[in-house]
Amino acid sequence: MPQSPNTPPPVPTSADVARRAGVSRATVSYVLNNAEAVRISEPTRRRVREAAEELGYVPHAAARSLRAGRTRIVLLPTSHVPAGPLYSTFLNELQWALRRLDYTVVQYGSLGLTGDEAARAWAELRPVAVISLGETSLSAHNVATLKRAGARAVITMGPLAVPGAHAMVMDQAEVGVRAAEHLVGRGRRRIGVVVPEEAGLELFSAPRLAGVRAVAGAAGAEVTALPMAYAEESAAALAGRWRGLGLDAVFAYNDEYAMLLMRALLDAGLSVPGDVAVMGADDLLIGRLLRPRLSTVRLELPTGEHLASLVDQAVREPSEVVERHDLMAAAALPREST
Amino acid sequence: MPQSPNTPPPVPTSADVARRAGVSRATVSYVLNNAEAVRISEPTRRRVREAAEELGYVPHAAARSLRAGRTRIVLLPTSHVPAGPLYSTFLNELQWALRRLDYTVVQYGSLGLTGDEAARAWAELRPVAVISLGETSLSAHNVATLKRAGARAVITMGPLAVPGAHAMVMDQAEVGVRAAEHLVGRGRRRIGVVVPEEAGLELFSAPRLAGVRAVAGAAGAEVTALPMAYAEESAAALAGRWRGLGLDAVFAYNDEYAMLLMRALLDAGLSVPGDVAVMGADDLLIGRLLRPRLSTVRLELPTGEHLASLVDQAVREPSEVVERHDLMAAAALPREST
DNA sequence: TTGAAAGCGATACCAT
DNA sequence: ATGGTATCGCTTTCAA
Repeated sequence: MPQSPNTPPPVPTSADVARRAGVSRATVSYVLNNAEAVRISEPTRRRVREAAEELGYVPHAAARSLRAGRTRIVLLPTSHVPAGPLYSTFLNELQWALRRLDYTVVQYGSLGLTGDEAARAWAELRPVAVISLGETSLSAHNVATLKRAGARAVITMGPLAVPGAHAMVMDQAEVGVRAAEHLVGRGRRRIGVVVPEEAGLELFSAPRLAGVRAVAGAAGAEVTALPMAYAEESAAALAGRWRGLGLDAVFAYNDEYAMLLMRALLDAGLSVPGDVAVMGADDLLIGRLLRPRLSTVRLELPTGEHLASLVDQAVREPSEVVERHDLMAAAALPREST
Repeated sequence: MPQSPNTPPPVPTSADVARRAGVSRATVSYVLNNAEAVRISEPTRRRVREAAEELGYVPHAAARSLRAGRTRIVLLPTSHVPAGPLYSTFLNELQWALRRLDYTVVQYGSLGLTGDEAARAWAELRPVAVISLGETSLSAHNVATLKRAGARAVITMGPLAVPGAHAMVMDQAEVGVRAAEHLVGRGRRRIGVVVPEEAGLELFSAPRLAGVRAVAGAAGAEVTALPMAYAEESAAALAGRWRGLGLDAVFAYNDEYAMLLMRALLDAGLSVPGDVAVMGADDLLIGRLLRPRLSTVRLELPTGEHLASLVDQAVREPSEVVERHDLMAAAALPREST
C-alpha cells in the first residue's frame, strides 16, 4: 500500500531492526546496549548491527527513559548568557565533563518565564539534575517542584543560597570588598559604585555594592551608588555631572560598564587615574586593550570538571551533599586606571 | 510501610491525581489539558485541579511525546556561542517567539562531538525541528539522520547550503564585499585580511576573505591573508612585522579581532587611519568606544520572529519550504579608523 | 542463546 | 459526564 502523500515515512524502531535481522526485540536491545549479563553469538550481533545501520536506527530517548524511570538529563537554565570568555570557557568545560560522565546536557532558554512557569517546564523533562548558573534565582518552592519531579540534585551557583538546593555560593560581596580595599589602599576616600539599570543583575550588583560599603565604612570612606545603563548615552550623562559628585574613585560593576564610563569620563576631559580611579571586575580581555589599562577584580570560577563531579556525586548519593557552600575567591588586579 | 532509607519518594503520576480526586486517569487528562471535545462537570474539574496542585503533579514530557508520536522540541545545537549583542538578541528573540508557538527550545551543547555523533545524539531526542546556527556545519548525511528520526524541518543558517535542509544562507561573502568596497573607495590598494586561527570559524572567515578578494581583484588591489589568534601576543607579533608587509588597510574578520590588532598597531607606533586603515565587522559596542572609533560592517540578521514562523511553517507543511535562500544584507559603517 | 511479555506515564478512542 | 483500555518504544525479568 503506497504512503499517502505528505505522510513522512515512519521512524524506524527497534522492532523494525529485529524484524530485519530476524531476531526478537530483546536481542536487539542486548546487542545495541552491549549487555554484559547476556551472551549473544557473534553472527547474531553482526546481523543486528547491520540491520540497525541499514535502517539508520536511532533509539528513542523518551521511550528509553520512560522505561528506565529516570533520565540522564542535566538541565542548564539560561536566561541571559553573561558575556565573557571566563564564563563561556567554564560552560564548555562543564558540558564536556558532564558528557564524559554520560549525562545529556540540555540548555533550556527561560527568558521571559516566571520562576514557577520555568520550574514546571523544566520539571516536565524530569532532569536528574539542574544547575542554575545564577541569572535566574530559584525559590525554595521551585526547588521543591524539581525535587518532586525526580531531580536528585539542584545546584545553584549564585550569590544566594536557596533552601533545599545544593549551593555553590559565589560570594559577590567579595568582589566589592577586594575593589574597595584596593581603592582605599590607593588613598581614595570618596567612592562611586556603578549599579546597572538593567533588570536581572541585582543579584550580582547588590552584594558587590554591599561589599564596597562594608570596607569603606571601616576605613572612613564615603560610598555613592550610581545607576547607569549599558549604553553610551547613559555613561555620557553620568560623566557630564561627574565634577558635581566630588568622587575620586569609581567601581563599575564589571569591565564592560567600566570601559563605557571610563571612555565617557576621558571624553569629558577628566584624567584617569589622576582625577578619578576607575576599577572594573571580571577581567575581560578588553580591559587590557584600553588606555589606561583597566584595573579589575578577577573572580575565580570553579572548573567545569569540579562542578561536573559534584553533580555526579550528588546524583549518586543525594543525601551526601547538602547545603554545601563553596566560596569563590576574588582578587584585585591593579593595572593603570587606579 | 515506611520508605526504605535513601529511596526518594516516587514522582506523582496522573494515576495518583486520579486516585486522589476519585476519578479515572482519562478524566484527569481531559481536565488538565482543557479538552474541548469532552464535557466535564465543574465540581469534577475543581477536584482534579486541587488534587494535582496538592500533589505537585507535573506531567512527564517523555511519556506524553511517546504517546503523541511527536515532540514539540526545537533543537538548537550550540558549540561556540558567538559573542556579541547582535547574536544574543537574535537568540533571545528566537526562543521567545518559538515558545509562543508552543515549542520547547532545547539548546544542545555539542562541543567536541563529531558531526555523526552529534546528529545521533540530537536524533535521540526526536526534535520536530533543528536549527543549526552555523557554528556547526551539517553534512547531507547528518540531515538524513535527523529527518529519518522524524525531524520535519532542518534549517541551516550559515554560509553553506546543505543538501536536504532548508537553508537560510547567510552570505558571509557579502560582509567581505562591503568591507573591500569601502576600503577601495577610500583609496586603499594593499589590503590585509585577518583570518582567525581559532578552529570552527573557517565557515565564516573563508567567505569573508573571498568577498574581499572578489572586489579587490576587480579594482586592481592586492589582498594578503593574515592568520592571527584571538590573543594579545598574536596581535603584537603581527603588528611587529607590519611595516614589512607594506599594507595600507586591514579588514579584521570582526570587531574583536580588529580591536586587538588596532591596539597592537597603535602600540607599535603606527597611526590609524594614517598609516593603515582598520575595519571590523559585526558592529559591536566596543568599536564605538575605541579611539579612533572603529569602522565596521553591520550584518542584518533576520528577526527571531521571522525565523520562528519559518520553522513553524516548515513543521506544518514540510513539503512547502525548500532550499530557500534568504540572503542577508550587510552595510559598511564608516567611523574614524578608515 | 534467544524469545515472550510486562510495564514505564499519558492520551484518545469507544463504551456506558 | 465519566471510565476502561490499547498504545507509543524500549528494557528486563523469566522461561524455554
